[in-house]
Amino acid sequence: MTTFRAPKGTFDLLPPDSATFLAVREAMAAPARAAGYAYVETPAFEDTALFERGVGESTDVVSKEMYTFEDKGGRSITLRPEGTASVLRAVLEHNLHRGPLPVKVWYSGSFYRYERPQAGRYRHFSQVGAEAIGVESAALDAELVVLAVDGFRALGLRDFRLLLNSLGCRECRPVYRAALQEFLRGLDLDEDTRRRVEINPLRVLDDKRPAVAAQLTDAPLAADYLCEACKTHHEQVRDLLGVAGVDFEDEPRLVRGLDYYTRTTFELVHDGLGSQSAIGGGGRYDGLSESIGGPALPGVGWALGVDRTVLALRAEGVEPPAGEGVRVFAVPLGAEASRLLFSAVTAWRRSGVSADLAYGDRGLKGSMKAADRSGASHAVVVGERDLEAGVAQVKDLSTGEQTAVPLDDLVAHIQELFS
RNA sequence: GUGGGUGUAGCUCAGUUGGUAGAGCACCUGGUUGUGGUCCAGGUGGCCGCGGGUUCAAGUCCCGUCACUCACCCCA
Repeated sequence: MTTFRAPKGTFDLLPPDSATFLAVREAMAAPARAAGYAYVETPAFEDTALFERGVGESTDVVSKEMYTFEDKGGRSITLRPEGTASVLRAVLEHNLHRGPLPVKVWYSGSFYRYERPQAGRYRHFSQVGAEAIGVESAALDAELVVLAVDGFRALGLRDFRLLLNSLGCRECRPVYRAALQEFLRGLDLDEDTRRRVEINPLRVLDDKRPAVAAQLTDAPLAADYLCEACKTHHEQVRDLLGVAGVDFEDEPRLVRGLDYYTRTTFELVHDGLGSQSAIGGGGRYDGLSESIGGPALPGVGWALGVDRTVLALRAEGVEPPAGEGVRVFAVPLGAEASRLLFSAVTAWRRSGVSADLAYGDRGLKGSMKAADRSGASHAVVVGERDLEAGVAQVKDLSTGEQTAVPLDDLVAHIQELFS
């Protein structure tokens, strides 16, 4: 115990759970990698204005959840609350969009939002994301959704649902927005919500408070206002998901909290997580490039929550991948044996056989206990008597069988055992 | 930012009507002078979240505060 603790809303990732975390992150990225998405990494902080303009000033993320500070050069800096704006900024900055399109990239890292902590919601959290930029094809929307679903399936996750909606484009969205606003102004709402009706009416649709939700049953829906182009695009996405064998639920009230979404929006929700049920989400953002000062450039992408996925796996009782452990455990008795086994352990490690050894003067009994707990299948014991006889004792820890192996053959003997 | 719940050993938790702390697990040591898992014995480890108040006496009662946690809001 020290006087310091991890800051509010953060957590330490410790063994053995940390092994699950690594495996989950890997499994979520694997389908995208296999689909031609290349790795990108962007800074953990950006110019504050990038998020204000990209994510949108009316969003909760920007208006109250950002870690913003001034650096020593007087610049306003913000710890990234999401990944898409950064990735698109990097693509534009380095002109990747002038190369072959679409630009398909994936990323993985930490994100930061100042929120009240809750089950599955942290101030520091981890996401894996993927983006396809530069082509306005429904096949990309569908491809990304399939990749996300496949990642979760590969982990053994079952109790999740895919919610799908289309929010329209710059042509049809304003018409819908006006109609929705008109409707919402006639409702009995609290002051905060009335303000939201004026600046971000779509968000109100998402309100889960019973008093509000009850009044929304007859609200106009985006689907009824889509222009022909959006309607066609949405139908194509739905069709391709069917082709790929991915089930989805049409959710006409699905609205996401980031302003840049157009057309396709989706969310992957898990029912065993409590209130913070989204394990992934994303959509198309055809206007984002222009809003951060770039050319007209379509894009679509998603982000999956690593921490929440770990929780979801636990909720389903899916056996998490076990920690690696080590295959051989060396037990030296005395200084000379320590020298000898240090050398042997190094050789095994260099040849790809994972190995650990007993440190300090623990005594044989304690060292064997450590060998047992290491998960190794074999222990190698060398003491005074063995040195005199020129052998090492190689013990199979599952059977208890022990054989003497000449010291000259020890390194090779173990290497062959695990080749 | 708003509300509810909970703070006692590394972990999970007991602690009677107030009398200044316990169990199980884990860890270390020994039983076995050179052999793990099972068993047995012993041991390390607590400002009872923190501060104040009531009292001869507070883990226990009162007030405050902080932390954790769940929910609202929002999202991964």
